[in-house]
Amino acid sequence: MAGDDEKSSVFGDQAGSVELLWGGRERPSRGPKPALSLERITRTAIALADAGGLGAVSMQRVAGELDFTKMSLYRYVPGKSELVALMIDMAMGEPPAAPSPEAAGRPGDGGWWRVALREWAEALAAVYHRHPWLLGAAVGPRVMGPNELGWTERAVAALADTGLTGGEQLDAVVVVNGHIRAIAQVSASMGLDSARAKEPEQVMSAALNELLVGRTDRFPAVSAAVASTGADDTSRDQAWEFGLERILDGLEAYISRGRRG
Amino acid sequence: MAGDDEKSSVFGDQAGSVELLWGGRERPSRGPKPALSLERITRTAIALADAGGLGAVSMQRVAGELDFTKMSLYRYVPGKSELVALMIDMAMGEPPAAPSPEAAGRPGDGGWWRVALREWAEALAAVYHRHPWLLGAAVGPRVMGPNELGWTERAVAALADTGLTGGEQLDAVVVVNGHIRAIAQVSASMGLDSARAKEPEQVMSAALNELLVGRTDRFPAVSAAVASTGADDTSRDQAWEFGLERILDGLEAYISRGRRG
DNA sequence: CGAAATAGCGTCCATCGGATACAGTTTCTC
DNA sequence: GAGAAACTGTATCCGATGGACGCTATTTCG
Repeated sequence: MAGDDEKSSVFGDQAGSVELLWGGRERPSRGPKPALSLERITRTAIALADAGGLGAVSMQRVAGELDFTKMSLYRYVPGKSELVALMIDMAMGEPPAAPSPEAAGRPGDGGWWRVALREWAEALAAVYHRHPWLLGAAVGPRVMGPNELGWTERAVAALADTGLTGGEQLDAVVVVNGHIRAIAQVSASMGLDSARAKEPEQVMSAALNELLVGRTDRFPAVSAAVASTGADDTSRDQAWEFGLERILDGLEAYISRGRRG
Repeated sequence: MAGDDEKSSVFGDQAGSVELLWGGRERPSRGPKPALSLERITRTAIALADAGGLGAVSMQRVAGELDFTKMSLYRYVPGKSELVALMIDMAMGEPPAAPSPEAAGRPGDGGWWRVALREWAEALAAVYHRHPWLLGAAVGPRVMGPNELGWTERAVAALADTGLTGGEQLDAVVVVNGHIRAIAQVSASMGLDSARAKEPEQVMSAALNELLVGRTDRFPAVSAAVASTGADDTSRDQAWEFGLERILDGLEAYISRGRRG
């Protein structure tokens, strides 16, 4: 029968990733000592990805960077997808510590959970800013690593005492996470263009403007919106702040009204 | 000087995509008539991607599907990235028509913009459901195609009369779009696993459960949340509905309070 | 002291995106 | 009409990629 592993699992193709990410494989006793380590390989791959994107990560280059041959890496990693999974989890790193319970802020700020979730979101955005390739690496069917699950744990923990259902807590984390990724997506589109690292807002407007010139009749609403932003000063991270505030407002309203409706 | 094209542009590497997506290149008069067409090539590539993901799209396979050689495609498309750009825009398709102004719903539903934005979101989610590879294709620096900009136009138009700033309108669209993509991301992780297409919520819980077994002490909040959802019935698209409602609530509150705060 | 298990390497392969050069076809100009 | 010019499709070639396989050297256990 198919899938006759030790125990049946929902992780069909990704058993290797699960083992690498979660199983601390003990060193076998016999045989030569390994000269490399998963950690060193992964760290090198991350450095390559940070410098040149995910496309710059190949087995050859990683091995070359370590002064080893390509095939030697396969003694440590079953394949490239598993290496990418390790890269993702290592690049995520440890989630930030939860803020102290006294950091509840002024009444009307929404309580401790809102402060905690905002700090969490900012830290996660910083991770995406440090490793833009994470956006492209984390698509498709994946298995969560310990660090990634640790991030989720922190966010869910922030919402544990809000009265939200367990499912609602998870759903809320998905929303906030989605916003972080969406903004990081837009921001990442800019940095690679050139050295003139303008604000994301401005570059997006510039790109839109160039497309819209002579086509304002076809896209009147976007044209009007872009034209109006061109005038006043668009403060940094405006989209980030606006979206996060709207999401947190929506959550706060739902929480404070006792989850009805 | 660098970038000495006809006119300076913010689209450095993607001039080819811009021309293909936006410029209707007229057929040259001399020479044999092309046997293929951009439209046919793109449609074939989309079919391959729908069937086997973005990885199943190679020049060879697209050409083979059309009974042509690989290199003949390069008479129509400068490179693969441009083909992917065309695929994205064609797969997006035309945005849905805006709902009639009478569809404002009952007072308290938030007005016409909320209905329009919800319909827009549902249509966009359907697109991602039809073409899951869009999630992976639309990462990194990209140039918007006409259809994609058309979708944005519709969403911004829905918010045009809300009193929101132009920038706020664009930011709001980013938030909703981010949520759609986040949910599609989770949903896409499921379908490929096997034929047993459970609800996304359940599969996510199953995957989490398998990781959490024996580790509930390390991830107490997630464990508790998952355990509580395992009991009661998780209705379909719960995460989708929850997140969208929270976002729209947040927008509505901001709009109805006159954009203060 | 073998025997077993492991680590790194060399070789080979299919496939990928793409450059280049070339033969056949259509149309414009003289 | 007769080039010449422009264009289409193709054949060949290249470097790079992920990965399979087998070999040799090393370490440890019986």
